Amino acid sequence: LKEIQFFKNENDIFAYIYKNKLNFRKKKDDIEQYKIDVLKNLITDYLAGKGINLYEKVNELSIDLALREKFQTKFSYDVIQTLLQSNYGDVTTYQDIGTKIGSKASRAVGNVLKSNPLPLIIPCHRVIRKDGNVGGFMGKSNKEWQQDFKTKLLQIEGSKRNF
DNA sequence: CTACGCTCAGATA
DNA sequence: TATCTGAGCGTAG
Repeated sequence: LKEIQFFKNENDIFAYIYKNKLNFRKKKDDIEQYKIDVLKNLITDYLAGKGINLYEKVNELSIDLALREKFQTKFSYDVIQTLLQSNYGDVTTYQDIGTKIGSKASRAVGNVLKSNPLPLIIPCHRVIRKDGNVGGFMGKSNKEWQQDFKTKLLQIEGSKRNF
């Protein structure tokens, strides 16, 4: 699985398809297609608040995330591994993640998460600022929309804090 | 080497 | 409380 993307509206979807020259006609074998269909349903269920642990499910489906290729430095790989150990509904902070891997670089942790190509599966929405603000999500443009999205994800998971 | 960021803690009003 | 400021440090270029 290469990446998961979210868009603000249809125009953004078309722009993305055009920009990356995506081709949906590429033929997939039955197993691949089956996994995609299942994952699609899982994500739908997840967004409906059914308590799905997506990372766990992806492993069960033997979908290869190629994390070593996506996160090549030790620091970024450690950040992701730490994050993947968090449970559904957990909330942690950038500083916590840093501390766990022996670094004070809370801001650098955010930099790694910014480039997360697998939101939802790699639950970067569970990482917020220590002062209680949600912090950023998926890059800097469309900031309000993305922060709203992050907040909604936390609400979907039923996080204990108020957002 | 430089610039930048999904940060943090401390200071100030 | 709200805003500002410098420290901090891994990454991309």
